[in-house]
Amino acid sequence: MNIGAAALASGVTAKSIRHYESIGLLRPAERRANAYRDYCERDVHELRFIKRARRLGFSTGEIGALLALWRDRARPSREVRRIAERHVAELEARITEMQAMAKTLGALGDACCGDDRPDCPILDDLARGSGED
Amino acid sequence: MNIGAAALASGVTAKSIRHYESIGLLRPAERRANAYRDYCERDVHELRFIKRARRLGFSTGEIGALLALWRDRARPSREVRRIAERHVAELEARITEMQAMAKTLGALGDACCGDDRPDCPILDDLARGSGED
DNA sequence: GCTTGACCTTCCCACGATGGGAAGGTCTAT
DNA sequence: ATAGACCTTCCCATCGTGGGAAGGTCAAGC
Repeated sequence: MNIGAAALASGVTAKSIRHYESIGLLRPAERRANAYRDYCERDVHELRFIKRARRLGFSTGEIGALLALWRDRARPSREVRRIAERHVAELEARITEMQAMAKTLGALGDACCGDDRPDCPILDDLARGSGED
Repeated sequence: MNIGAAALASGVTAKSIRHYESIGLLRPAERRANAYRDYCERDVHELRFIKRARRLGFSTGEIGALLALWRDRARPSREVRRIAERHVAELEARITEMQAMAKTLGALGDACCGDDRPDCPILDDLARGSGED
């Protein structure tokens, strides 16, 4: 299977497949006589694993750890769970932060008439700098 | 005021101040005879504006638009509001997405015993690829 | 004077993940 | 044989920030 076919089958672009190989997330693919990369079903499976994990917001570093655990048939599930829990904690922290941003901006937007005049609570607030270090 | 003092006063690093100037977010600073950048209170004020807007998650592109509106004493507040509302919508979309990630991972983590055995619903789910294109 | 240390300058490189595109080789169907 | 679709490697761009090199400048103390 050429890289294009593997890309199609996995939903990961050929560009990204090469990238994952270059950063060591994937074992270097087999090469054919013409130097083309050659993939099998198992590779496609790993690519789908990566794609799904990326969509859940795991970094490639985290995915590397997850893949290593996945390949190791003797791993304790505790490790996997720990990685996932840490990731959830990070996600929740970022969600909280973004909710605070959205809330602040929402309130400022509500206070802003949105008319033709230059008065604007949003800019006033930014200019006042009410959230210093 | 040297760049270091402006950095201290605004909370923006000297590195970032130069960067903002290089991308056109700030007007090029006045230079003294020794080529050192020279800042005034007004510059510090703009830097604080930028810092606060960055903390609210605006991109430098968006901040450029906000700054232009801020400098323009005749701007309609409608413009500002539009930018802010679009940004809030983006934030909310990303929040929703991240909440879905966290929920999925939380459920998988709950189903995972976290013991010494290799059975792990998290990896099983990733490997199954239950969320294809 | 001269040295030291803190400051400033520009320039390049790095991160994270991805995409664009150039320049060149290979396959396949007509 | 030639076209077109594929493959290869390599470099560059994004976005915001930081690290660090190499070099110029200022202030204080000897």
